[in-house]
Amino acid sequence: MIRLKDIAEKAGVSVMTVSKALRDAKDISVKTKARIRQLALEMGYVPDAMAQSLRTRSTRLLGVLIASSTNPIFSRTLMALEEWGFQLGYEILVSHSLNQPDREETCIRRMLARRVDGLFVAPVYRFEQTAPIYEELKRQKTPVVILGRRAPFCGSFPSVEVDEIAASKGLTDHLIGNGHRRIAFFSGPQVSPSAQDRLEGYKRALRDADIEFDDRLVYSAGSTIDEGAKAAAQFIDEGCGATAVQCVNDLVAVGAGNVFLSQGVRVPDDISLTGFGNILTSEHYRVPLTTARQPKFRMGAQAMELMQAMIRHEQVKNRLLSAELALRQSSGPAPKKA
Amino acid sequence: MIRLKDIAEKAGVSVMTVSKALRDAKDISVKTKARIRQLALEMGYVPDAMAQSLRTRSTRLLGVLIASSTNPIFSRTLMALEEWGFQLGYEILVSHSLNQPDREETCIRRMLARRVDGLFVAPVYRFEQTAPIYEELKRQKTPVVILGRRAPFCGSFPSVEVDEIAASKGLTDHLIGNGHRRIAFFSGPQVSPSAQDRLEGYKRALRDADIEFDDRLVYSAGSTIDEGAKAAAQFIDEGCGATAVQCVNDLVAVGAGNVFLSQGVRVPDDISLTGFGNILTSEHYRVPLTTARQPKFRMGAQAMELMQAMIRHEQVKNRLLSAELALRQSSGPAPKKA
DNA sequence: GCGGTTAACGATAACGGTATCTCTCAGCCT
DNA sequence: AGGCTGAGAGATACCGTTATCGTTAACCGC
Repeated sequence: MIRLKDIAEKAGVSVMTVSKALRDAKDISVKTKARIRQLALEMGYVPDAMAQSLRTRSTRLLGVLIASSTNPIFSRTLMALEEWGFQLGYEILVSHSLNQPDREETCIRRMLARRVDGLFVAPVYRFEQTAPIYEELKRQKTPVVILGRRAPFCGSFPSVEVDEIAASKGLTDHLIGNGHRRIAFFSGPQVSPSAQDRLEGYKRALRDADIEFDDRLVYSAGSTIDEGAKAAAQFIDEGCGATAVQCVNDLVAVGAGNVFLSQGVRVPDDISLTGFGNILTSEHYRVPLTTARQPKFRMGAQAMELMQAMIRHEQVKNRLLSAELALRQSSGPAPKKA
Repeated sequence: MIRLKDIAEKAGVSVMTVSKALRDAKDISVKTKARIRQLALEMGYVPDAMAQSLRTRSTRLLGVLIASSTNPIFSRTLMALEEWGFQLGYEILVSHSLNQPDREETCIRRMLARRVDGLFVAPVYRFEQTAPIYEELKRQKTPVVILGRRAPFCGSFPSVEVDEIAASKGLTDHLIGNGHRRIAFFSGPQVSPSAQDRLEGYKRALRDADIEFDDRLVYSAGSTIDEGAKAAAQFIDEGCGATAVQCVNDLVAVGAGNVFLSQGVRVPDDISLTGFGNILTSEHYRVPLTTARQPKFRMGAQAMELMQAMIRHEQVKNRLLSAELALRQSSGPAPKKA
């Protein structure tokens, strides 16, 4: 591997001169710069980013910590972050927390050891009001941007969130507008503020429409296809008389839809079904799914903007993005009473 | 940020002693080690990975260069790589080539500047027999593992490939076994060896079944939903009499399926349809899609195995994984002749 | 009491760059 | 001629670690 020293020797100048020439410093003559650059090119010099970082105390490295890159929501956001980072000359270090708190902690610690210039975190949600690793992060000066909903333990960091209460309420409004009065909700993990927001949006829509909230219509699903399927089985079993099912996310809706269709429950003729997130699958699902679009790419862009501002030590404000609805065939008018 | 020096001062020992104590060197007494470790913990010492790398000439950083993390195939592989890397104490630097050769080059160069310990590359395919950046990589000693099909320009690197000829032939065999004789093929980019393999598998199956290959049945699609839709429109327009359509990948099949269904062409009653890759969407597509499973997770695991061997300077052999078929409802018996 | 071991720790110099200050002259003014 | 100026290059130290070798003192056997 070629070092500055090698170029310096060959050019008969000092290392410092080479360093400055390659970085286009203004106290090096145009002629010398040209000569040295030519030489560096010929010798195939590649500067050592590690050494540069060590001295300049800036790594141009950004950490991204997400639950899983197979989750379509995260993969879009990761893509956006990498894209903007690339433009700005940053590189991206990814880690997967797999939604495990201790793994998250390990990952964060490793990134701090790498001296990343900033850290994007999609937090692993916990019920606790505080989390030691986040306290530690706060003591550090490393800029942190929370991707998604903040929870108490990470409330003091800036974040980019989606107004999921509004979006979820929009979906419920849509169902109510279609004449549905008994609407079931397949809810997500208690621990996820985002899942709770979606439930909250649903409740608010009911309230606005003077429909009494009935907690027997709330089925605890989770966040996967399998969990959605289980909830649907229970739903059919109980025969609660709902004409619509609003799911906490698209995967749950897909799982539920599969069970409905296989049991001869027609969607949307017998049951209207909605998801949340608008993953690729929902558009092309057996019955294209009504859902809310997560502005994933915009989220990444906004997060990067926040990060840049933080790196420049500017004051930053949280961003709240709105999600629009994607009305598709899985939702329709409520069936006439039998 | 706490440095070794700070701990050394507080403990009244030399920096070297602290360094060795924390790394559990054998020429430091147990008592001293305990004392220093305790102190380091209290002070919240986090070693500087940059400085360590600089000195030890090992970064424990692995680069992953893929076209896009939103592509489900890549996101699974990335996940597998990160998972194994995590276990082995490596961190992952991701970049997106977006299938653009010059972007790929920039990304590779940046990773080399970071002195990654190894590089996983899903190449951007080109028709050229050589590519300067790959020549450069070869001159370097940095271990490189090719993810997926090798092309001439990257033929000298070890790789993990899927036997797509066999898998594709399997799909065609399946269609032939169902009585289809005129089978169309929606083909992918000429430049992609992998797409060409899939076409080749199709051809071989025809040959084995003594069906003459008819290039009027090969429609140039591409690799996206939109391109699949366009090909399907043309296919219907031409009325070539095929009873099955084998697509180069799942997205193309989804696009084609959408057009078929919207034009009243029933799947599989009128036309059998197959994809390739088994992305999440295909299982839950309007008509669940017959396809070939890409062993994405295994691919990541195998790639990491290769990488480890290369880092240890062992001789490595390419890995060839087989893909199994996922037979679903989009394919069925050929319709009786009208 | 002396050479020889060995356990425990330290001094020094890297690793490959860059920040910062200093030095050297040519060119110009007075 | 002497002094000043500034362009262009170099000297030095440092970023935070670790490789390598050296030092010290205790202990051992004879």
